[in-house]
Amino acid sequence: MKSLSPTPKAPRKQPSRATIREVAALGGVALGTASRVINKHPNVSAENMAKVQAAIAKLGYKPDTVAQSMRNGESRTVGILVRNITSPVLAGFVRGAQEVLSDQGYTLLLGCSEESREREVNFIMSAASRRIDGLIMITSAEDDAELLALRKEINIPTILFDREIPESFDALLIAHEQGIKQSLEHLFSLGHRRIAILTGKDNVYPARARLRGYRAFFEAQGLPVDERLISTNTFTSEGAFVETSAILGWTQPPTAIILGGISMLAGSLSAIKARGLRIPEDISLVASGDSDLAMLSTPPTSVVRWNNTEVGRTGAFLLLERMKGEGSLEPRRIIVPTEYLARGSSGRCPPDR
Amino acid sequence: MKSLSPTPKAPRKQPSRATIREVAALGGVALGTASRVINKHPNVSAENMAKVQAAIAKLGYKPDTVAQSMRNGESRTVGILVRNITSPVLAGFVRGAQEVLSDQGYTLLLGCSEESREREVNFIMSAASRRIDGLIMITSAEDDAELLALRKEINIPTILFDREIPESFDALLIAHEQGIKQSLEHLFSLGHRRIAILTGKDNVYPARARLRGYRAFFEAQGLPVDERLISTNTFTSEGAFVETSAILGWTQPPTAIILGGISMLAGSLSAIKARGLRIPEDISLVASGDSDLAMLSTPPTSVVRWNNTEVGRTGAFLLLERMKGEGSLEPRRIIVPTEYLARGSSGRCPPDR
DNA sequence: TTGTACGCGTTATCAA
DNA sequence: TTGATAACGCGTACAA
Repeated sequence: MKSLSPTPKAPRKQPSRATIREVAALGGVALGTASRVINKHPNVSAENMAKVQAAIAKLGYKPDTVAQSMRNGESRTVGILVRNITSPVLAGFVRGAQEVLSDQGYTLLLGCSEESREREVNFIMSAASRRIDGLIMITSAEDDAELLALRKEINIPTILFDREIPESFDALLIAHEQGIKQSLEHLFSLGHRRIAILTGKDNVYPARARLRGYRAFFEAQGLPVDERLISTNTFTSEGAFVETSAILGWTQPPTAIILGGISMLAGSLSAIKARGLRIPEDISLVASGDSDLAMLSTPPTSVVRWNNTEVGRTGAFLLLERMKGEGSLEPRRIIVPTEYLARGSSGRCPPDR
Repeated sequence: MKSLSPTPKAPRKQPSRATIREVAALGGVALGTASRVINKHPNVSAENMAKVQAAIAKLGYKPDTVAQSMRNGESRTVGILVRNITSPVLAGFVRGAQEVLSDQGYTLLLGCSEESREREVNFIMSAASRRIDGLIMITSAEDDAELLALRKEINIPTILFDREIPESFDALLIAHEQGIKQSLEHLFSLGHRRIAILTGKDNVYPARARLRGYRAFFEAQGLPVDERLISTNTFTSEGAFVETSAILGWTQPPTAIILGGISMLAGSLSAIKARGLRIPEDISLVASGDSDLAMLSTPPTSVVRWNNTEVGRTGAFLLLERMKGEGSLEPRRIIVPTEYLARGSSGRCPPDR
């Protein structure tokens, strides 16, 4: 009996969701009527409305987003491209954006560039071919011609986060310049004058803004800037370790360090620890972006901070406006203010230095 | 002259990507031929192949993933559902998964449940209606009937991360039971006997596994378990603050605390700090999951750890196999070993306690 | 080897 | 108010 093969090679596909056609058939109405009920068009008789709704309930019908995209050109999907989802700051940003966008019925397509242009380009292309309705991104560079050309080509509403590409995109920018000024004011008031700043390459806004703030502050004080105290090599934790180690090895090191990058604190703290120095007695420290580590380090680390999740939400709202075609056609530039929070890591400058 | 209106209400849509039809037309071949070239079917003459490729290059043609999904049923998209992208552990996991999946041409649809069942259900439904090819998820509960029914209904290859729903899904589990044993062995060797464990509700695997490990260890030692030392109220940082504060207020508090949740360290450290206690002199501490904070706290915090990014990669590979229909049909259960790393936060138990 | 035609699930248009 | 039908872009079976 075993060769009867009672299962005639069942296609073993998923039970294929119900289609609008089946709904119409079960409801005994035409396709178009079912569609009208689903999309809440006004001109449907109460009777047919009820029949269709019953059929929908019975079949568990859910519209197929893919087919809707096919028809409308929209996908109710938004791409979000970040450097590294592992950074609490970026994760908080994604979280905020996700929160408001999902409440509006959008789903997020996530891309992590890990600093790779290739990954960035790939993500944007595959997102575009999935017909995303909007894009939020933190590019690894602002001067990448290929990326810009690509963006022009796909022509999708886009919000830049902490990046500025003039005359081109809406941008949501953290007031890093202000943050640096706030940090410097406090450090100056504590007597510090030799203050190093560690940040990344100036082909992105955050580095530029911080440098601008740094130079402007010294200029306002009528003091020359010691260029050796400015490092624009890295935003990473590993980089911060290297840079901090190097600086601390100088014969006359700075008395304070400002970290101009959201992932740098761990590396810098490690370097200071490795050298056996005390904070703030031997060196004062200010970080960019608040974190558990900053709050709970010993001593707690002074920070320039802002609300990441809130920024993510704001970015999402900006994008929603753009997608609806609301608001001015001009690219907008929203600046998010920073708060400087003095904690134990910024102390009085030792008198002998 | 102003009423001439030279712009006749331009549709102002995106420049509408080139279609395969345009490629065929420009190449002077039929639609099918263009398709065959694109999909590398063998039977195409060299001449036509060249013509089509030229046309593709000239038009910058890229296949429309939505239309492909429509046709194939596949979307080359994978859903990933986590509780909170802000947790470094979960973010690391997402990062690893994203890395291998994007290398395989898949794009990630990200959902954050924030512990809300509604968000979970919404995400799974909208992802399904986007025809995701696979799903990786960390559900907020394992005993949620609605979620299970939904999963059955959509019937998509699924990998559970750190969750186990017997007879149902592939699961990738961290060996928390082992981790707790490793922690207890070390604490015992330091003389601790009154050891509290703080973890979440036991309707998810990590809590259950940790409790199992805890009880098994005491049983193996022939010691009774003091039930008061077991708390299964929360996985969160805020919760850890509350629980730790409560415990430390006891007349005879435990001499060590094991944190059974990846986000709990910050809250617990805050509570200990707020009480003015020293680690490890007054209380020893072991955390779950490594982090910058654990490494750089003072003293550094002992942890049970594992490689999040690697786990994410493994999950992605498991899913890829499932999506290809490879491997056994049985649900698989992969256990990822943990490592116990003793750092300064676990010290010798004071003799008078 | 190449070309044609169909259908995937929707929505919108048009005629009834 | 309702029903039939075209179209979105693609891949493929089938015919040539």
